[in-house]
Amino acid sequence: MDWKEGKEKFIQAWGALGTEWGVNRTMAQVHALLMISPQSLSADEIMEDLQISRGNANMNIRALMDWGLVYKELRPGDRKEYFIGEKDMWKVVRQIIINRKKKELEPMLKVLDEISGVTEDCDEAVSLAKAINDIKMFSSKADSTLDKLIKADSNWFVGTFMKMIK
Amino acid sequence: MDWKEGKEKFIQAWGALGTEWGVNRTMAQVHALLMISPQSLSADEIMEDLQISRGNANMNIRALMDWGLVYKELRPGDRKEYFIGEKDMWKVVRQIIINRKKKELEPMLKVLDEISGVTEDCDEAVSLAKAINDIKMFSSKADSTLDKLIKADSNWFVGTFMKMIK
DNA sequence: TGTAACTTTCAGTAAGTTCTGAAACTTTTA
DNA sequence: TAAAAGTTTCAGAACTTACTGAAAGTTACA
Repeated sequence: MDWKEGKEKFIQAWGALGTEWGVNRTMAQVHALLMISPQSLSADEIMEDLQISRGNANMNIRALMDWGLVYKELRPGDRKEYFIGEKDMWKVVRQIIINRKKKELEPMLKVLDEISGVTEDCDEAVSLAKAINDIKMFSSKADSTLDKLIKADSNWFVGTFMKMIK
Repeated sequence: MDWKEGKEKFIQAWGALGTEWGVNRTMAQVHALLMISPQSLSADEIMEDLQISRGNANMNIRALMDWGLVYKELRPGDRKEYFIGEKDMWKVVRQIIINRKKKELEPMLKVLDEISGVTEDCDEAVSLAKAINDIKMFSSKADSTLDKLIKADSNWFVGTFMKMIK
C-alpha cells in the first residue's frame, strides 16, 4: 500500500468514527488530515485535498480551533493563514473530553437538579428520585475523575491506569 | 414540581443527551421511561406515554433489548409482552460501553492495521505511521482498561476510582 | 484611499436520519 | 382450523443536519 492510499483510508476511518460520536464527518476529516500532515496547510490545500467548499472548510477549521485541536500558523511574508493539527494523541483525547463534557454532561446535571424537587411519595416518584440520585452520583464521580485527568499530563495518565488495571 | 412534570423533564433530558451521543432520541426516551418506571410497561403503554407509533416503539424496544438495557417480562395469564428497564446505573453505563466499543472502536483498529503496511520513508509516510502508532497505543490501553472495568462490578469501580482520584 | 488577497457568513439545497401507518406475519385460544 | 390478539416490517413522508457558492466583510499594502 502506498502512502496516498493509506492517508485516504485513515481520513475516511477517522471521519466515520467522528460521525458515530456526534462530530460531523468533515470536521473529523479535516482533523485527520491535519493530524498526519508534517507541515501546516492552507484552507485552499484542505479544500483541494478533501474536495469540499470554502465555506465548509472555513466553518470546520474554525470549530477545530475552538476545540483546541488545530492552531493557526502565520508564515512570514505570506498573507495566507496556515493550519497545523495537534499531534499529541493524549492532548487530542483530553480536548475532546473537555468539550463534550461542557456541552452535554453539564446541562443534564442541571436538569437533574431542577427535578430533584419532586417529593411525593408514590412508587413512581420514589423510582424517579432513585434514578436521579444514581445518575448524579455516577456523574459526579466520573466528573471529578475527568477533572483530575484533564489537569494531569500524559505520563501521569499512563502510570495511573497501569496501576489501576494491574 | 409534581411527579408527572419531573418525569417528562427527565425523559426529555435523557433523549437530548442520547442525541448528542449518536443514540436516537426515541431510543433514549424509551430507555428513560423504563428506567424510572417501577413496573414493567407494555408496548401500548410506551406508545401512549411518548406519543409514538407502534412501529417506532417496536424498533426501539428491540434495539434496547439488543443492547441489554431492557428485558422482556411475561405476566402469567396475559398474552401481551411487558418490558422492564435495567435500573442499575453501573450496568447501564457498562452495557453502553460494551456496545459502542464493539461497533466503533474495533472497526477503527482494523483499518489502522490495514494501513500499517505503508512503509515508504518520506516525511508524510513517517507522520502517518506515527499517528497510527499513537492511536493504536492509546486504544489498546483504553481497551484493556475497559475490559477490566467491564469484568469488574460496581463496588470495585467505585473503590478504585476513589483511590485513583484521591 | 483604492484595490487585491484573503476570510466569513448565510440562504437555499442536498443528504441523511427517523417516524408513521398500514400490511404482513406469528402465536394463542376456542 | 378460524379468528382474535399481538408483533414485525418497510416504503414513503417528515424532519434534521450539513454543504455549497456567491456575496459581504476584513485586512494589508502601495
